[in-house]
This record gives sequence, C-alpha cells and structure tokens, in this order.
Amino acid sequence: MTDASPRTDGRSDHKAATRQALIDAALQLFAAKGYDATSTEEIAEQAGVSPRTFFRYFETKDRVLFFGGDDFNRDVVRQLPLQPLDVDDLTALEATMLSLTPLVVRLKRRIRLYYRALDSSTALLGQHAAATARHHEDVAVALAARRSLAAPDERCRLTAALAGLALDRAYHQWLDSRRDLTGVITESFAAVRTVAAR
Amino acid sequence: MTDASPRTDGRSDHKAATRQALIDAALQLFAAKGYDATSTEEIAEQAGVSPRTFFRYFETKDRVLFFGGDDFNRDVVRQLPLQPLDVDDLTALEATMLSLTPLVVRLKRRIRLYYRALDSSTALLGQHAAATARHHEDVAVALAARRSLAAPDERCRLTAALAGLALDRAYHQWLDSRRDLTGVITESFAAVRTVAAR
DNA sequence: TGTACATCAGTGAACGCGCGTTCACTGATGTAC
DNA sequence: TGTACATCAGTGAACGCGCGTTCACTGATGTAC
Repeated sequence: MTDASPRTDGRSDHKAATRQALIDAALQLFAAKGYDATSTEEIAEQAGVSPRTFFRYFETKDRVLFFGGDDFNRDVVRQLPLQPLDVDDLTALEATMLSLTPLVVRLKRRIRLYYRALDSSTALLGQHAAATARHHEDVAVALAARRSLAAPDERCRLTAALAGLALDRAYHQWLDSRRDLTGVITESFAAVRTVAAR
Repeated sequence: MTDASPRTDGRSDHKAATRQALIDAALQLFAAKGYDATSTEEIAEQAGVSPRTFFRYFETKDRVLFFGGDDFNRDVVRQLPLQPLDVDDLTALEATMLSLTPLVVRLKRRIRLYYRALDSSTALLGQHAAATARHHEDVAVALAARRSLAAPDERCRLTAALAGLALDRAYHQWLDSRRDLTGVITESFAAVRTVAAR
C-alpha cells in the first residue's frame, strides 16, 4: 500500500496491483468460506496468478490480512502527545481515537471483512491477539512518556488495555449497526467508566 | 481428569495414567521448546506411547493443554449467585474470584506452564482467546440472571470482560512474583476502578 | 532512435514437514457361566 | 475355580492435505550508450 520508494513506473504499478488483487481475493474468500477452508492456492487462482506467487508477496498465509492495523496504532501513539496534560489518561486516549475516526470510517468495508475472517479461525484470532498485545505495549510506552516515566508501569499498561477493550467493543457495535462511529466510541468509554465505578 | 463414570478398575486407571502422562509430557516439552517446535510424535515418545495413541486421547494437538479452564469458569458462574445483591456487579465478580483462589493456588505450577506455552505460539493464543470469549459470555449470562434480565445486555458483557481483564493481569503478576494471589487480585480490581475514574 | 544488457515479477516442479485420518490388527484385562 | 468370550487400550503402516521452501527458469519492462 504505502511503498518505501514511491516512484511510479510500470513495474511497481503492476506489483502493487498484484498485491492488491491477492488481498482482495483473500478477504473475499475468507469471508465466504472461512480462513481455514481457504487455501493459498485458491487465493492465487482468484487473483489470477500462480500459487507460487502468493508467497512472493506474503511470508505466510495470515500476513495477507494484517495490513493497516500497525498503521492505525502508530497514528494513535503519534497523536496522543497532542492531548492536554490536565485530562486523565483514559480520556486522553479516547480523544485521540476519536480524532482518528475519519481514517477508520473510510476502511469500514475492509474492517468488517477482517473481523468476519477472525471469527472463522482461532489461528487468525491468535495473530490478532498477538498484534493487539504489541499495540497495547506501544500505547503504554506513549502513556509513560506523557507522565514523564522512563518506562511504562502497570498502570500505563492497564490503561492501554482498558482503552483497547473500549475501542474493540465500539468497533463491533459500529459494524453491527448503522450508528456513527464517534458516538459509539464515546458511549463505550462512558460504559467502561460506569461499570468500573463502585 | 473428572471421568463421567468414576468406577475404578485396572483399565480406566491405566487409561487415566496414560492421559496424564501425555499431558505432563506436553506441558514439559512446550515450556522447554515451545509449542510449535514440539511435535505430537515427541509428546507420545516422552509419554512412552506410540505416536498414534496421542490422537486417541486428544482430538487435536492443542486440546492437550485445555483442561481445567472450563471447570474454573463453571465454578465462577455457580458461585456468583451467592454474592449479595447490594454490591455492584464488578465487586461481586471480584469476590467470587477471590473465593475460588484456593483451587487456583493448588494449580500454580500448571498454570505457569500453560501461560509459558501460550507465549510460545500464536496458534495457541488463538485457542485461549476463543475459550476466554466463551467464558466471558457465560459470565455475562450469569450477570444477566443476577439482574433479572432474560438475556445479557452490553453492560453485562462489558462487566464480564473487565473482570476477565483484571483477573488475567492479576494472574500474570502472581506468576511473576511471590506475592499472595488474593492480594494481587484485590489490587488489580482496584487499579481498574482507579484508572477508569475520570 | 536503436541496439545490448540488466533487472525483476512471475512461473513450474519437486520436496520436506507435521497434523490428523483410516484400516486392520494385537494383546491384555475384565466378565459370563 | 477354570474355561470361553468380549471388550477395549494401544499399535503399525500408509495416506491426504496444505503450508512453506528451494532451485532453476522465462519473459516483460526499464536503462545505458
């Protein structure tokens, strides 16, 4: 998607197109048949390339699905320092995520297919959980910086996990309804605060 | 472990011993070499049975690890109704889990090996995440009953997820330190409340 | 503008590997009489 | 108490399957001069 050397010649255009075709084919097949029941060979066939070509683009079968998630997390970490220091950490994370909704909304179709694929395979769910854990750790580091700590403590990690939980639940509600993403996120964070209040 | 027909004859004794040997061998090898790097053949060899025998006891390679988790969750669901109705749901869940610590403490060695295995394989992490999701849903149903609802609403599910998060973090701290499990759980729930307080 | 060469996306075939299945079997333990 | 039979844990061998690798190749596109 975002190429390191963004020159535009016929070769890299073609390459990007092939990559995209593989991703599209994979998402479509995973949603239709489930991840485990879809072979890399079928994906290649659907994308119009040879079986061998799939592995030129993706190291493993699951890699074809994990695009974009890291980018979003990087954006969260970058945007967090823009929040004022006099709001609490969870609220600062909420505001950061609210500021990024336009990016997310644009990818709604893809995100829906991604979640549907997750539902079809515990192998994939494991990859997702591992990526999520890494993301939370990155956010915890960003929170530590916000509080002038050298390294994240348990509280930073917990805050990151809570925000992740709120966001994940918000996504599910957003995908299952026609509601506005920002409204759903606001409500989800509010629910966390309510439930945790003794 | 818990057999449906608990008669004690030579055969079922032997069967239980084989099963236990396979589980022990698997836990040991997974912790030492990692889950993915351990084949079912090695597990069988270490347990002193033929490769084929492994699959007589466990449908799939990962099933050898998933014992006990469901039992604990069932206990949570059973014990929850014993909590008074005038405490909030999260606190009721905390108290329920605190009441079950003796069972958990007894299994500390196993739980440590289980978590170590989880760290070695995203495939396994996916199985764990799926089991966790099922457990949370069961807890949400129990919470719904507590509040006289026919079915769990979003708030029940969120409460179950929050308690699960607090408990999981408590387990990790417990395993990484020599601290008392009940103290760690209490602290973890308190931390959730603090972080979520605006 | 044309020729000669370099690069690189894509291919084909063959293979290793480990999970999980199928089928037919052995041999020890338990039960009927 | 002994014999005849039934049950069932465990075995051996062969196989299907899909992921992922390796090696040697083709042919199209781009670049140097």
